[in-house]
Amino acid sequence: MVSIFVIAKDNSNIAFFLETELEGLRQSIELLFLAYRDFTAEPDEILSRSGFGRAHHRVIYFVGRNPGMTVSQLLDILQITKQSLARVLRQLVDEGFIEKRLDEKDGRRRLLHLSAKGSEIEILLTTLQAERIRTAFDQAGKDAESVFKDVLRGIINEKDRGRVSDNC
Amino acid sequence: MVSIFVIAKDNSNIAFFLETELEGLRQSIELLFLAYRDFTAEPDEILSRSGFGRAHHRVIYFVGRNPGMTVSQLLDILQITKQSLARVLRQLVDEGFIEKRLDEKDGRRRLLHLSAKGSEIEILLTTLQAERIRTAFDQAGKDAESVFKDVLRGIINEKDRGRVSDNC
DNA sequence: CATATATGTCAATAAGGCTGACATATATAT
DNA sequence: ATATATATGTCAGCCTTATTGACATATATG
Repeated sequence: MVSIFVIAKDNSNIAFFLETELEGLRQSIELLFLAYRDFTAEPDEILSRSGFGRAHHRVIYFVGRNPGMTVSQLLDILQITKQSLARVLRQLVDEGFIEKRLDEKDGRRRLLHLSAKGSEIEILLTTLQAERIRTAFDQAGKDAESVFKDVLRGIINEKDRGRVSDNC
Repeated sequence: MVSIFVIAKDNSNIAFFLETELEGLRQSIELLFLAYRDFTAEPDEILSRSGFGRAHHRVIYFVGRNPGMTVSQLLDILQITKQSLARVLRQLVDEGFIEKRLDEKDGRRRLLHLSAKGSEIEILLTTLQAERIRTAFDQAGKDAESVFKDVLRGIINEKDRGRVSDNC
């Protein structure tokens, strides 16, 4: 990988090939940045009206997707510290978007659930994002969805690939 | 769009169809979050060693891609305030990663360029991300790259779609 | 000459991360 | 039983990156 740039200083064919390949990949990098920026902008804007931010969105989203998940599992997905999560989670619990229930099997655990209010906003935000993606799929043709998902899976660290099922 | 959830309360076929469609789209949302998280983690880690963050990365990246771009153009892409950019930019100029040159045609403008040092780190970071994406393309089959880019373009707000060329 | 544009800068504030330290309750292993 | 490990919570302080508002300067342009 690093060797690409050692040999790319001359004008050999292989250097040219590798340079243009990198150029194509740069476009993907850029598109990914822009797409993620616009993908998160709408929900961010809506949440900011309620005094929440993107961090709250992520918590609402993942709890909605995994009802009854534990705090540890959430930390594992978000890859932030528990102190960071605690602040966000406390606000969401205080404002009645998320409920913490005691796990009867293991009394140390708190199981996370969306309240009706939390579920409502989750659906609103998810629909906005889903709508944006669906439009893109429609424009991009037949196998766009499966190819897109496959590539994203490939970008994700191996460890977390199994987290999202592929039964669709 | 909103009507999906109005009718989804009953068990009609169409409601079921729409629910499963949303479910599939939720997977894409989740994959996009995880992919972006892992996609930025490596460069973030490297930059943090030099006391920089993701904001610096973005500036280095876009200046590298658009040598001679103006401050306004950069603000337009990043969609942050000029005060936010100013701090990051000042650090990068002070540490010799970016050069500001006076535009001879319009003396109000400062044209942004990477220094050799800036170019070096840009290549390092871009290569890491490119490598990750390339591997994903390889795994995902023949047309993965063009389909992936098409979908991302569809996700990006219309206004910014032209920003990334498609001559690849 | 007046106004618009491009850039820079000061100050105050907020969100959302971080580290380190410590507390409590419950499970599990010896 | 006791010791250790696990799951969670919380306090305090700090950093980065963003925000808004106000104002300054240089240069272009009508």
